[in-house]
Amino acid sequence: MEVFALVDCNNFYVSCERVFKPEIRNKPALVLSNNDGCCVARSNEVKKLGIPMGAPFFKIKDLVKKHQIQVFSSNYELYADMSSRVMEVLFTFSNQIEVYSIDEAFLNLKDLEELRGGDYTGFGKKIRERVKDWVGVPVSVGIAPTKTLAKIAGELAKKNQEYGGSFSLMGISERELDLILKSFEVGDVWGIGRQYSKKLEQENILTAYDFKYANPLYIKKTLNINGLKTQNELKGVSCLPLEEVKNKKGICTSRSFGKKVTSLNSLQEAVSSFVTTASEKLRDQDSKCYEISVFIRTNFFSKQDLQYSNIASYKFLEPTSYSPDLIKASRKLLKSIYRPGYLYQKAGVYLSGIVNGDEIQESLFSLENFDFTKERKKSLMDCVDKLNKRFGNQKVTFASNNLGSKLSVKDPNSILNANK
DNA sequence: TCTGGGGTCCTAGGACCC
DNA sequence: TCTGGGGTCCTAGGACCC
Repeated sequence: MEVFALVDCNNFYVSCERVFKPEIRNKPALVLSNNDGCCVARSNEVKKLGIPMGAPFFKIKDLVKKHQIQVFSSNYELYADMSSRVMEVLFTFSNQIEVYSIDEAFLNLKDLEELRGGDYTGFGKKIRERVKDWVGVPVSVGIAPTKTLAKIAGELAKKNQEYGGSFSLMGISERELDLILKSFEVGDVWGIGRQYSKKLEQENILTAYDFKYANPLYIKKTLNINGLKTQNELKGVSCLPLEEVKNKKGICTSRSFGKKVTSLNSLQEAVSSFVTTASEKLRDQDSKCYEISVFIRTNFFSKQDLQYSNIASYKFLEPTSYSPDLIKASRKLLKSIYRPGYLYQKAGVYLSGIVNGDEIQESLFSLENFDFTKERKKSLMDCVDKLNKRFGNQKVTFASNNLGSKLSVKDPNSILNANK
């Protein structure tokens, strides 16, 4: 039988902020998205006030003032750094780890010597304590024979304080498990979202238990093959293996602008810098891409503005990760979709057709085969990446990127104060 | 005034091939 | 009058996740 642990950081972004600001450890706090648009992380106190995930900041300002909630702009460099520290601690428990997201990881515990005795809950507590001691971030641990059940165990560990942050479904009877599944809403099961829940409710499938015993043919028809896998996982049959190495198959970098943008020039600066960031991510995983897409759009939420959105793509003959080539392509694409007279609110780039750097089919017609261009491009990018890693993001960059003008505004507190 | 930014996978349908 | 039967590949769209 398989044994999976899900380790999930509690209120991750808020917890990261709290590590360095002890004075807010017991105070309500939240973290905002880019441009301070909406709320992306909430402390338990904030959750209790009924502020939902994703709430637009301007809608909750009154609550923020009333309850003196501490508000932070997001600091993704900090969160990424804290995340890798947490993952390092997890590697001290098992070397088979799937880093599922910035604040979550699955561990395979099947072959661990120290679990022969079967004290899974105790093991989960040990993980929790070590992460708390070494990094300072609180986590919940759920342990079960499938990943889907481990997610449920993790939820229970988080919600029931008396469990001490760790809960195991290993070795419990079918009846006990079913009792738990009956109290779990179907929409809270991993892999079942809003649209599917709606459909399932019409068939009177309301809980994880209902879903577990529903007609598999219906499930397959309505939710496709993945729904069937989820159902089997609830039955204790592991269908979703641990995926240790995950290279991205698409890389997207996009932003909303703090103020509306109208000129092609400003858009071009923004898009160039997105390409720079995206191609760094690409080189970081030693990949190249065959295709680049650029998209722009106006503000969907604005009723009075004229609406426009468009996307254009370009395919390379040979895959590349060379920033100047990608920037050049992006400029052409942007030009082809840009229309004057609109107030642009967001733009982005998407790199796809991603392949490993070492399994590349070379084009018969490539001029680069005849000289040293390839090596020179590679060493130039290596050098740029190294400098940026050492001295900070985009210290060395491309002239097309926006150097002086800033398109975004920061510091949510200034917005709050401006309202007083 | 002010509404995030990433990703994954599956399926249906059309184009095209012999 | 009668108009095949396989395939593959690509794309768009829709669901999901954090």
